[in-house]
Amino acid sequence: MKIATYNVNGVNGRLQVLLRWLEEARPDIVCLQELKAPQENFPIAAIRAAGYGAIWHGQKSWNGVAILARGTDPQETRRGLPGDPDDAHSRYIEAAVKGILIGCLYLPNGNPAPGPKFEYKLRWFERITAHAAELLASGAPVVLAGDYNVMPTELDVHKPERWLDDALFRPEVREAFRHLVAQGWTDALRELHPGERIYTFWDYFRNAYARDAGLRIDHLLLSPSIAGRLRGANVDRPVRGWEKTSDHAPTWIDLGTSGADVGQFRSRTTGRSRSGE
DNA sequence: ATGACTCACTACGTGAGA
Repeated sequence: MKIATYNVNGVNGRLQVLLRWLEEARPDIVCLQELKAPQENFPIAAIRAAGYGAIWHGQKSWNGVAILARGTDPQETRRGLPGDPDDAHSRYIEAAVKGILIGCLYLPNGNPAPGPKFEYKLRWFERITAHAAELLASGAPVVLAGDYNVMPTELDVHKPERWLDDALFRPEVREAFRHLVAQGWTDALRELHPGERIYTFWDYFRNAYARDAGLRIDHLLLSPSIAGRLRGANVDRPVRGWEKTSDHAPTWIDLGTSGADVGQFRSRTTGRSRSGE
């Protein structure tokens, strides 16, 4: 079971890239962010033709999130993050898919910091943390996947010293991410690749992808009830090199059928897990 | 310190992204 998160940076402008990646990587579940499309302009026909059911929450020009499921329709459980009825941004959608509760999130960027946008980011972090605690308390198998707009540690950023005052790396934001994870979540990529430099985003500027001047800001957090099924996790880096591509690359995990047979499954799935690169 | 790039929009500049 392959679950991916992908900030597409415009789902219509990026449709050919998205469809090619879906066909090559064949993820079972996909969380998309930055649709940059109003509700009625989501390319549902093309996504259905590719074999995926979908739910989405659009918004004109900015934001927008979606959950795709291969061969089935996600069963929506929530649209919008609780805690602020005045928040009009489309940044959270949640669904039950294939026995897993999937939260798809697009956390605010927060720049410039300090300022109202940074305050909004910190408040949004408090709200997702409160909601995440409720999800954990339910005991359900949960994956919280998306663009968190946070580099959790210095290992997750090409030149940490240049990002110290940035809203993606300021101490308050890293602390907020630590606080969230400390509830009991597993940062899947870091769990399987401790100490390794892994990026999920490369700026369009300054030839950043060719120089590998990236950031790790797209994350998949696993609840304890599903963390034992983690078999693989990685980034489909080559997608970032395609024509007309997003500045993010698809980031994914591979889950086994249960947590009881780790060794048996790891040896069987490793090759398949890496075939998408 | 700045800008480089890319997107969408009552567009031929602007705001936002990270």
